[in-house]
Amino acid sequence: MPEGVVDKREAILRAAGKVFAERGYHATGISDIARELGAGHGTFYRYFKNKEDIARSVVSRALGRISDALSDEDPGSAETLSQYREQVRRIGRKLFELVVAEPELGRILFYDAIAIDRAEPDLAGQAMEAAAAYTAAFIRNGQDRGFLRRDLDAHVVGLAVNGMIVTGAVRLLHVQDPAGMGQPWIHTVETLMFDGLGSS
Amino acid sequence: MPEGVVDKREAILRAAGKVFAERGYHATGISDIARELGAGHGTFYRYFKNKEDIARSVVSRALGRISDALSDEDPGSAETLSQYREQVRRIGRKLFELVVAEPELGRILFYDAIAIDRAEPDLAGQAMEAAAAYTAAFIRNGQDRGFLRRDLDAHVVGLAVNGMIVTGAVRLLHVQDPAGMGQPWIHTVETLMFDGLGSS
Amino acid sequence: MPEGVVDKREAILRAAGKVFAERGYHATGISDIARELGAGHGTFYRYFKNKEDIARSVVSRALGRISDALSDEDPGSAETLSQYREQVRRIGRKLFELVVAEPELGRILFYDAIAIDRAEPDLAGQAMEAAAAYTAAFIRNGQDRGFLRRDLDAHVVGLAVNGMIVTGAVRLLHVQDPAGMGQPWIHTVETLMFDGLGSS
Amino acid sequence: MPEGVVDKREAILRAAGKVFAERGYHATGISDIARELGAGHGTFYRYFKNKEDIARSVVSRALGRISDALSDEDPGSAETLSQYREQVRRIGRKLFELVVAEPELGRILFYDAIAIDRAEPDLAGQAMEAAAAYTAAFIRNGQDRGFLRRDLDAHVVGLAVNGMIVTGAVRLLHVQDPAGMGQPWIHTVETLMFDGLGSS
DNA sequence: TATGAATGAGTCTTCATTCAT
DNA sequence: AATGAATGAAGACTCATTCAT
Repeated sequence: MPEGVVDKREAILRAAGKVFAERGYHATGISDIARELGAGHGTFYRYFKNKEDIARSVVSRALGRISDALSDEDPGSAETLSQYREQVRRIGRKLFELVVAEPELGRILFYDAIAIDRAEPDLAGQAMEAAAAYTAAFIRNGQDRGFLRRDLDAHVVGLAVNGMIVTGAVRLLHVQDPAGMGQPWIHTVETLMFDGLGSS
Repeated sequence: MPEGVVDKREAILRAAGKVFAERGYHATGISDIARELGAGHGTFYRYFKNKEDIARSVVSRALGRISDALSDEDPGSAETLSQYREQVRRIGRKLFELVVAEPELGRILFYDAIAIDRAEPDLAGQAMEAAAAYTAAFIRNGQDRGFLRRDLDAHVVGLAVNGMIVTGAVRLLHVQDPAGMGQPWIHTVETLMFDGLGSS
Repeated sequence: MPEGVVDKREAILRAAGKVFAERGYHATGISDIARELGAGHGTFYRYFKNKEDIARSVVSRALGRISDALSDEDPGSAETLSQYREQVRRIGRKLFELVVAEPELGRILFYDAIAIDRAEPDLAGQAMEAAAAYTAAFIRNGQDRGFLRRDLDAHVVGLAVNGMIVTGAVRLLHVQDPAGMGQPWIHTVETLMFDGLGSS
Repeated sequence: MPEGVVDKREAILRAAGKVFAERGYHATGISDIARELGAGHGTFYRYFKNKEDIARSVVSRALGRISDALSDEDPGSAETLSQYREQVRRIGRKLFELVVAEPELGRILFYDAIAIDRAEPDLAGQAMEAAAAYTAAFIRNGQDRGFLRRDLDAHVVGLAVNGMIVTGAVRLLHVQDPAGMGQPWIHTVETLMFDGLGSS
């Protein structure tokens, strides 16, 4: 694929992501994206099949951003409980910073991905599964190494933990002071994961 | 408000909820709801301002169903940690059974509520806040009575815990055997809340 | 079907026929028909599936007009050659008068019917076949009764004779003095059919 | 005009004719022709003004093919009725073989020529006139030489005869066994022209 | 009160044409 | 001369909403 084509596709996805995040998938017209990009709207159809194709590509791109941000984190690297705790904190901070820096990502993944046609393939559902599998790999590593309890299904734990994270990310999009939200939130998740709520 | 009017409103909301859950908010036409209800579509406009008004009412009604299911659970009733654990399990089972029995509720709250026009008031966000406040009340009760740790913000804990629950409910809508999902899921949430993942 | 619905369909077909005849199928926009009818263009889609559906219905209606004009002519009624000659003249005059009175019919059948989507069912081709079969029935009657030669395939004769008639009708749409064209044209077709071109 | 330019024009017309015949004028995109030709679609606009110009040129080229096929037939050559009969049969066979060999020609002339924008100059109508004038010249020759009846307008006869021929050619495009259609068809036209339908 | 025919604003999508390279 | 990326006018079609009955 020639360089120019990739650039144009990228530019379209960036513009589309911005507008989808602002107005939402259904409220966004092709012409809105065209205006944002400063191009004729016929141009989109040279790079994408239709509006839904653009939207799905925007979501995929956003998922890629998340995935890139965590590419350094190897699910099998932690050897002790405290190493894993540290890893959880680090991942939490990375995700947190990513969403604070680009709230668009959150809006695209948590709002628009769900609003795109409820047909297969279910982009949001698939992404949630993939994310759970990733998190589960960490849990399974801990179970294999003996520092995490074995009586829980790693995949279910993965889903539950991700559920907390996603909820935090969504909340981030609505609070007055997103940056100040990070510390308490990460601390809460970490405490729930490793200590539980019981006193002392 | 006369009795008949309430009945008709209810009937419309029931029909609309069914169709929204099946097809999604944007893919649903007023005429689809009319067909489901067996009434002319002009009728809706005697009871609701517009399509969005119907959708918001459907979501509110669904929230009411959840709230009703938990009306017996008093956030201030648990006096000990083990009483609260038992209460958490009970609430978990209730929610679980509700969504298994009426998957519509899940689809309306987790998919359609988000797809409704991204304008204020943000129905989904408000609902999440309300739910978090409710859960936080339980946490605060435990903190006040001394059986839950005090170093966490009760509201943040409420959000995190609800995040796990919502994720489970969403997953329920997609698995082959929803009924079999309950036990492991509730157990996982309970363990995370009270014991943490550490081994022994 | 209620009376009003039939009327509206009819009114749409009349308006559409007029505009199609004037501008041609492809050059005609739904909005042109709407303007002609004095109705909103959304209205069409309550009565017809799409633009092609309207056009096919317009053509069918035009075919019906032709067929109605000839409904009195029984292919089996002529008992002698001279009776058949008279019948041919009479049919010629009827068709001639119909197209002179409503040139729209000609334009719709000979231009628009062909321009509508080249997909099956091939409206124009089917109509030509049906017309040939009708004419062939007259020929066959003459062959059976012995006053027409038997060495020609009646269906082929039907097609050839209709070919002459259609060509005349098309020409009618373009000449300065359509009414004056009738006599020589009918005479020519009659002569070719019954006498041949040879002198004396 | 340089040689190369003529070649390229020819190549474009050949490709365009092929695609128009396959899909029809309106369903054919400039890019379809470009793909068929294996050239960029911007190229067309160096040789033709626009899509309609290409189409009109394609039709003219097709008319030229017909005209070439009959270039040997001199309207004034027949000196007797039987010579003219023989000439009619020969012309019939030539046209027949041409359309069987290149059905494209038929589709272009009988379908596409009509579908091109209904603006002046009316290509199809003009062609029909020219063809009628050509046929009429044969008739007039016979009338002048005394072997054809004089009470018919030669031009009208020309149109009528051509109408039969065109109808046969159109039919050729649709039948299962085009080659087998020739003999009966030519025989029918010949019989109608010279003998009439009357028995014995 | 209930209906559903009518409406037309709004939207996606196509494709002939242009023009910088 | 040849190309094909870019463009935007044009057009078909949908559907929430209105209102006369």
